[in-house]
Amino acid sequence: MTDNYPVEHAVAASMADGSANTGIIPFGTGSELLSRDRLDAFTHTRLWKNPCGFAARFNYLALRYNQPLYSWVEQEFGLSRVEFVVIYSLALMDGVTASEIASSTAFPKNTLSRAVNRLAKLGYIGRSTQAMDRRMQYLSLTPFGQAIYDAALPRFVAFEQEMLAPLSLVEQETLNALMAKVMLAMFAEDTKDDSEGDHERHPALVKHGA
Amino acid sequence: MTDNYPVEHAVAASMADGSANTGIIPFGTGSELLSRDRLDAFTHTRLWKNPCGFAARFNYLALRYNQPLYSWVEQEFGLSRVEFVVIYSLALMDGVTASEIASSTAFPKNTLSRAVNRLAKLGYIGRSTQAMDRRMQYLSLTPFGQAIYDAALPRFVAFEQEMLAPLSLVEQETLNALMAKVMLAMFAEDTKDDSEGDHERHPALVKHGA
DNA sequence: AAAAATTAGTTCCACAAGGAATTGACTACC
DNA sequence: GGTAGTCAATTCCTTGTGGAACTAATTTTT
Repeated sequence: MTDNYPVEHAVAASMADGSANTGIIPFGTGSELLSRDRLDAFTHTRLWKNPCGFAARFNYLALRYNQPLYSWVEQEFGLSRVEFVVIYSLALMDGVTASEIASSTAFPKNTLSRAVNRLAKLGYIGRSTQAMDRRMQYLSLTPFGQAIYDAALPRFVAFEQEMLAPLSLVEQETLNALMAKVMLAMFAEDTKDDSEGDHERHPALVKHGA
Repeated sequence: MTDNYPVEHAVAASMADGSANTGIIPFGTGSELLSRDRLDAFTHTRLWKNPCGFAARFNYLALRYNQPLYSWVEQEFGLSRVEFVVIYSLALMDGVTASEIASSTAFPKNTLSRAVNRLAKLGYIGRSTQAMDRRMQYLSLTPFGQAIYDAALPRFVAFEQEMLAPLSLVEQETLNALMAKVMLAMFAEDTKDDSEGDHERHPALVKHGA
């Protein structure tokens, strides 16, 4: 299924000699490879001939999903990615605080502080502190903020569906279930690690690394 | 399977009234929700009660994979993410050029230029131009660069396997196949769009957005 | 064959990101 | 019940990012 790509194999074969150290590259002797082909060949190698191919692939998926959507948000609403993430988060769960969004999404909290300030100044969100703990401020969407979410959401949903369209509904469910299985194991790992936690970074992150 | 999470439901239920506009949040009346529970509840909502849940989930996976690994690379080798991506790319396919990496990975080309310059200065990569087209410089790993890759790769592979460990081999294959199906459709879309291309951004990107 | 357009890489510059220290509010300890 | 430790949010400041303009090499157009 992934082998309908003769160009890349030719390239790989043509580089199987010791050209790496000499700096002499066996390209260009003939111009049989256009630059577009070279690019495709490299992308193909990155995604399919990669010892961490799985990681490369879902990175690629995430990139291909986010990049167009967030650049559209930027143009359409003048909001940065973090800023829109705040709006989106509040639409999902009203009353969440800045540091909760920070911890959950791994944006640094000062970045979030700026985003929250700007959104509040623009009138898209409101803050409210409560007597019980006056440190944290519960955020909520104003009607203006809600309107932005309402205007943006359809495109996000449509794009996701467009991406998943090549899969049948059963396949989509399978994909979701498998990803869920991976993620639930991650969560289990997280809570297990808490008993011996040392680091002081994002609670939702790190854990495995260093 | 995803419903063993009573806290989140309680939260959602307690916010089903019109508190968004008033700014009054129904928390804090009792302290039954610890902040950790709130965070987990929000993360849970983000991932499972999200109209773009699939996107949210693979974004989360990508984040959870990249963040620890690249911060380890930073500490261990003093290389930024882009810089390591260059090394990794050359290990995968020697002789690739800076702009090919840029197009394929969606890093801006000036960022890549800087990364390449630094790596060359550090002696990790070599450049070579060819008479045929003296604009582009073919990059290749030096033994030092290769050594870094060799030192880093096992951790990347191990971490990927650790992540996939909760799945059986068959499940891993299924997951890969489904993701492959999605991505191949993307590629097909890309080449199809070329016949009417207008935009001038990364050729491997955009397309769907704006 | 000269002029216009395209492409690889670099440089410039304004701005945003994020680490680290700070303030204000709360909690735990002894 | 006072002091040390923690936590949410902000501010400071350095660095890196990435858009845009630029140079040099090559291709295409007419």
